Amino acid sequence: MPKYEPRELEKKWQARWDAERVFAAKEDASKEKCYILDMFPYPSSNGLHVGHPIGYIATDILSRKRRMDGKCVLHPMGWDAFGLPAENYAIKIGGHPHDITQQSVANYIRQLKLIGFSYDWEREINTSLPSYYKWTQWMFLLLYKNGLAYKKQAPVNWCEFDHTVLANEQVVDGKCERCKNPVVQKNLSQWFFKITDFADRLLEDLDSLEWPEKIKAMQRNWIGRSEGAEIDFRGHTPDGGEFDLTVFTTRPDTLFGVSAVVVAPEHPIVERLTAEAERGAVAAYIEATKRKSEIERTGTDQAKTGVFTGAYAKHPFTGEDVPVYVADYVLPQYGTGAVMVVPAHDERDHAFAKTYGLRITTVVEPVTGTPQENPEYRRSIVALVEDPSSKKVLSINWGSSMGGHLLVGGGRDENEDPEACARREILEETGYADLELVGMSETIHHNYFAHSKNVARAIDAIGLHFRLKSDRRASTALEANEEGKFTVEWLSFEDAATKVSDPLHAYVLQKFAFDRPYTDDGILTGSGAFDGLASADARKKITAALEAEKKGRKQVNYHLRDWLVSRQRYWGAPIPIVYCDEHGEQPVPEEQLPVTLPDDVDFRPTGESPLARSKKFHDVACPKCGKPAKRESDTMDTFVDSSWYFLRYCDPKNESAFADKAKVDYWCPVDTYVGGAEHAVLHLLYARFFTKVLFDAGFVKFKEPFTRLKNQGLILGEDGEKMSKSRGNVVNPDDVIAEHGADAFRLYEMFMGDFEQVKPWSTSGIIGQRRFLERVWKMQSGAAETPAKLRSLLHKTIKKVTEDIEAFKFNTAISTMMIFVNENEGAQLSNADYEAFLKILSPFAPHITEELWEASGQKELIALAPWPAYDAALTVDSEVEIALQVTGKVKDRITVPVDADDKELERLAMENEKVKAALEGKTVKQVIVVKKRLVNIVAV
RNA sequence: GGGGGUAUGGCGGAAUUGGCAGACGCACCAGCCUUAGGAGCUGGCGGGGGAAACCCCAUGGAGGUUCAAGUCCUCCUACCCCCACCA
Repeated sequence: MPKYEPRELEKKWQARWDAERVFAAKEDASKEKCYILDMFPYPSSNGLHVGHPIGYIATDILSRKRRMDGKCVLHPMGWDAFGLPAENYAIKIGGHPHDITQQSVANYIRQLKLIGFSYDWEREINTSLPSYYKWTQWMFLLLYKNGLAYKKQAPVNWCEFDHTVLANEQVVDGKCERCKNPVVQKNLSQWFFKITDFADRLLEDLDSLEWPEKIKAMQRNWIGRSEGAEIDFRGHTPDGGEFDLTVFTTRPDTLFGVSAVVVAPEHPIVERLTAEAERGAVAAYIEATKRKSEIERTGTDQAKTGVFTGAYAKHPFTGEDVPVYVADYVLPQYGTGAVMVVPAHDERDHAFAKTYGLRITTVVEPVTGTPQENPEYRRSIVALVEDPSSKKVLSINWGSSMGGHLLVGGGRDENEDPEACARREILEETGYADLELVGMSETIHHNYFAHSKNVARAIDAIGLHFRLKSDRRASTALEANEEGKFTVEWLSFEDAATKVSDPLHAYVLQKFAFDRPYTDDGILTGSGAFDGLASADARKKITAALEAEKKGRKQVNYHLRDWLVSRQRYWGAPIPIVYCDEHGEQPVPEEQLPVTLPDDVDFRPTGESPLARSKKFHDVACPKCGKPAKRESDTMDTFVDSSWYFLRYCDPKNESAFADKAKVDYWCPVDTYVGGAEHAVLHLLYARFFTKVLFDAGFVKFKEPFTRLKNQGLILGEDGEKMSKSRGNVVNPDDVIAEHGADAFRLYEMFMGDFEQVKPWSTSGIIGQRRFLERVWKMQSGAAETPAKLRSLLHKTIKKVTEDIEAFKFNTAISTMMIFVNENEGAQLSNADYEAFLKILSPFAPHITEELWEASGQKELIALAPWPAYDAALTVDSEVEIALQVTGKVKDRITVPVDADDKELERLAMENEKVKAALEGKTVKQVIVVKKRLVNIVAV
C-alpha cells in the first residue's frame, strides 16, 4: 500500500467527477426528488475562511447520502453577486465591479472545488449577469402589475459624507457603516414592495415550517403584530380651534387612566392643534428633535421630553379635558403617530408624567401569583419600611425553605384598618414603632398555594409604605410558633430586589422603593361600568363600547413596514420603469427586458443615481407613445435578487421564463435549506413573500419556499473571538487542505461539535481526523467472513450514521465510525463489509473512499453506489451489561441475556456477591428493575 | 425593556430523552520503537482520600419532585445572539 497522499488523490477524483458529470441533476419522475440548498454566498474579494464552508459540508454530506439512497438530488451553487462591497472596492482600486466580482467568483469556485463538493456546477447562477437580472426585473413587473410595487415619498437613511441612501442594515448605531458619519433622515421618492399586505400570511404559515424555533420567533417579532384599538379624541384649543386626534393603543383597558395625549413632532396635525401662545415653544421643540441623531432619538434610556401645545382633548367616555403634548418618544411611523398617556400603567408614560407633573391614576389593580382552584379568601397587608437615613428596607428572612426574604406581612381582619394592621405587624415582628405612613397601594389580588396548610388562597392585599422616624424599638410580641423562625435584616434596595422573590412582596417593593408603574394585566378599578373586569375582558368591552359610540375601533398594527427597494447605486438590477411626461410611470414591456446596466458610467456616489448620468441609459422612448421619456435611474436592493434565486436553479438557462413550470413543480420547494442565522429575518422573510406572490399569480404550487431550515453555528477563531482580518485570527481552508487534505478538513469541521452551536476553531484538533483517515487507509479486508462481534458493530455503525446524517448530528456519526475503525485490527473484515464501511464514510470523506473503493476492485464510483442497508437483527445485542445498584449507588455490573425478565434480573442481582455485601445488615424496601439498564435495590 | 440561546474535565464535546456522567477527539503524562521526531505503537488522564479493596465529592448556584436528575419543576447567577421609546 502506498503512503496516503491526500492532495494527489483528491485532485484525481475531483477531475473524474467533473469529467463524468457525476453530480448533474436530471429530473426523473420515477424517482423521489430532493432539493438541498445552501444560502448562496456574496463572493467577497477576501475569499472563504474556514467558518464559511461548514454549512456547505453538511449539505454535501446529506446530498451524497441521498443520492446513494437512490434519490434525484438537486444541489446547486451560485453567487449573490450584486452589492455595495464590490462597488466600493472598485471605486477604491479604480476597477469595474463586474471584473472584481468575476475575480472573486473565480476564487470562490477554486476554493469550493478544493473541498470536493458535489455541486451541479452546470446550474451555477450569478445575479449580476443580465441573463439572471432580466428575471429579477420581470419579478418587479409582476409585483407592479399586481399593485404590490409602488412609489412614494419617504424618509430614508442618508449619509451626508458618502452622498448616498443607505439600507437599514448599513446603518450601524445610527452611523454610516463605511465612513462612520452620522446618518440623517431625508425625504426621497422611493419604490416600495407591499409586503405588509402579506403580514398575516407570513405569520400564520410559519407554524407549518420545520425551522429552528429561534428563527420563527425572530420573524414573528419582526412582523410584530399587535392587536389593540384606535381611539378618537375630540380636541380644542383656547383660540377656538377644533380637531380630531386618533391614538393607537394595545391597552384600551387603561383608557380611564389617561392623563394626557401625546403626538409625534412630525405629526401633520401639530400645526393645527398648537395654540397661538405655544407656537414658539412647539416650533423650537420640533427643531430640536430634527437635530437629534437617530441614537439620541431612539435610545430607550433617554429622558422623556416634550412640550405642551396649549390644546386639550376630551376623554371619549368621561368628557374630561386632558392636555395635548408633542414629544419625541412618540414615533411618527408607528400606529397613528399619537398615543394616550396612562402614567400608572406604562413605563414611558410614567416617566413623562413625572417630568411634566401629570396626574397618575391607577385603573388596573395588580394580580400577582398564579390563580388556584377553589381558593380560600383572605385579607392581608404588606408593609415596606424604609430607613431614609441609610436608604435601606426592612426585610424578614424566613430561611430558604420558608419563602426566603419578605417584607413585613400579615393577615388583616375584615374590619381592621390597613394602617393599624401594618403598624401592629411591624411592631410584633420587628419592634419598630416610630413610623410615618407615606404611601398606600391599591388592592393587590394575590394568589398562591399555602403548602404548609395545604390550601389555595386568594388574597386582597394592601401595600403600605412607611418611613422610619427613629430607630426606637419596643419589645417584639411574637406568637409562640414564630419565635426564632426568622431574622430581621436591613437590606439595600438593590439587594432587596434580588432577594425578595415572592411576587406579592416583590410588587410592593418595586412600587414603593423603585416607583415602578404596574404594566401587566389586572382587575379594572376607577373605570366606571368596567370596574371589576379582568384586563383581557375589559379590552374587548371597552373597544366594543367605543365602536358603539363611533369613538374608536378595533385595530391591528404591525411592526413590519413595506420593503424599500430603491437604491441610488450602480451595482444592482435597474428598476424597469420609464417616466413619460404624458403617460407618467410606465413599466418597461417584458419583451424589452433586460434593462441592462450601462458600462460607460462613472459610478462614484455623488448623491444622485449614477445611472442618471448615462444619457444612453437614461433617455428612452415612452413604451406607450414613443415620445422622449426618462428611465428610472435607481437600482434594486440586492435582497430582491436573492428572493427568488432558488427557483432559477431549477432551470438556470431558460430564456423565455424565470424557469420552466414543470421543472419548478418537480424540484420545489427546497427540502433542506442551510445557512447562517444572520439571514433570519430579511432574506428568509423576503423569499417567503415572493413565494406567496408567485403562488397567488399561479406560477408556483407551494406557499412556502423552504420546508426544513438548519442554521449553522458560527466558527470562531482559535482565540474564541469572531474571525476577522483586523483581529488576525482568520484561518484559510486552502492552508488546512494543503497540509491535511480536504477529507480531513471536511471531517474536522463536522466533528467539532453540534452543527447549530457556536464553536472555536482548533488547528491542532484536525490532526485527529488525519490520524483517523490514516487508519482507514491501512484497514484490511479479505477475510472469508467478518467475526460476529465486528459484524454486529458494523451494522450498529451503519444504523447510527444513517440516522445521524438525516438529523444533522454529524459529530456523533463520525465518532461512531472512529470507534468502528479503532475496534478493527488486521484482516478481519470480509470484502463486502469493508466496502459497506467505505460507503458510509464516503459522504464525509469522498476522496479517500473513492480511492480505496477502486483499490478494492470496484470500477464504478462509490458516489454512485447504493447506500448500505443495516440488518436490524444485528444491531441488537443478545447480551447486555446492566448496573446493579443498592439505593442508587452502582455496586457491580453484570452481563445478562437481553431478554431476561424482571424476576430473573432481580434474582441475579440478589445473588451478586458485591450486592450481598452492600445489603449486609439492611432491610430491602423496594426493588426497581429496568430492563437492559439496571436493577436498583432500595434498602435501609 | 422584549424575544431566543448557552453553562458538563486543561480544551472541543458525548450521554439511547429520567436509568452506569465524561463516548469520540485534542492537549498532556509515562513506557515502547527510533540516530532523530511536529511520525507510529501501548497505557494513563474530573477532584479528594486510601498501600489496596474501596469510599467521598462532582454537570454555573440554591431549593424541590423521584428508588434514580446533566436531563423534570421553582428561584438565582454569568455569558452569547437578535430586536428595541412599536404605545
